[in-house]
Amino acid sequence: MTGKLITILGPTASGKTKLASHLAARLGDAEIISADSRQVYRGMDIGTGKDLDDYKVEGQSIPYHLIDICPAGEKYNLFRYQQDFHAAYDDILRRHRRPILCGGTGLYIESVLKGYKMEAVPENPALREQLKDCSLPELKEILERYKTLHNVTDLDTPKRAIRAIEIQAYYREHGTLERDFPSIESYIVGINIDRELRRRRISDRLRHRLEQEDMVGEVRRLLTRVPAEDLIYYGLEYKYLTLYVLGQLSYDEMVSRLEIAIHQFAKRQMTWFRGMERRGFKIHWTDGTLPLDKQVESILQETATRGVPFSHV
RNA sequence: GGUGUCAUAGCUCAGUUGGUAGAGCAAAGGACUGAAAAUCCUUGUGUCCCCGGUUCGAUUCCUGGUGACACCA
Repeated sequence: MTGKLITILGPTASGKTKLASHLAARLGDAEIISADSRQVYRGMDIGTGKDLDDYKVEGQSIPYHLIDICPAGEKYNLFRYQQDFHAAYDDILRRHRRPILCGGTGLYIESVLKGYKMEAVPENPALREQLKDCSLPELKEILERYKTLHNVTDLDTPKRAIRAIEIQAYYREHGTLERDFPSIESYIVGINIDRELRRRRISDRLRHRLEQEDMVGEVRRLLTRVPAEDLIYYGLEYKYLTLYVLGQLSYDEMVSRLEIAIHQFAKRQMTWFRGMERRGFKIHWTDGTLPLDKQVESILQETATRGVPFSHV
């Protein structure tokens, strides 16, 4: 079953959710599938910008998926996202409603649009035992020899390297894949925002989260049940606020370093989106400073003339 | 007011025993298939504060100026 969907992407603080839910409200029968690697966690709200009020448009509640689907501290990943996305996507189509994919995690978006081949690879205790004393460089070398299916990026810990080898070993052993998601045709809208404006929005939003929304309190609460190390790995807000709460950074240092880190993150997001274009995806950029209904209107027009609107199977 | 120290990349600073200069951070570009808000790679020309002097040659030495800081009145 290959349907068509609208995808909305953009860097952080570009107003993706608002645009998606206004579009959904106009369509009347649409549901949003989030593509955000951090909003999947329950209890991580302020730091991830999980503004659930954005899903309400003029009294209408837009259904959303893949937000708050697992506890903070758990390891969510690309493989799970693919599974979860398809469950939500199929479910929406089955109910004859229209899916809108919306988020800023480029890898997640690309993986489902392209239908990355990924299988449920079980743990391999024998292999793990065999590799457990290898150093990271050794593991990288082993992985290099295995590498067949796709590139493996810089692995920073032995644990990740072992898992990567485990996956490659599995693929080698089992040959062709039993499970394969289809690629999905999508009309992709990118929210374009001038770099300076984006930076200003990020800075203002950060200040607001700290001063008005008690983001520090949220991190303190999370620290009572999630190890600091794990929170730090979530990056950005959770990393820097944890370091601050632990006393490893002064408040001012935390704010300035976090602000820089978020700006760099937004830049990396844009790099990914440009990369997608280079890889053959057509992204229809919309001016993020225009009024929402204007943007919605032009998306509707564009998709209508292109015959895109969601031909369901 | 006097004396001293400093003045070099967007920021913090290093350096040139006189031959026009380089680190960290920032910034920009890029990569990315099982933690992706992660992880990693590439990119450094700037009136070396200003005027003058010495010198073949001054950002480097000297006079003066301006500014910052410190101490003394």
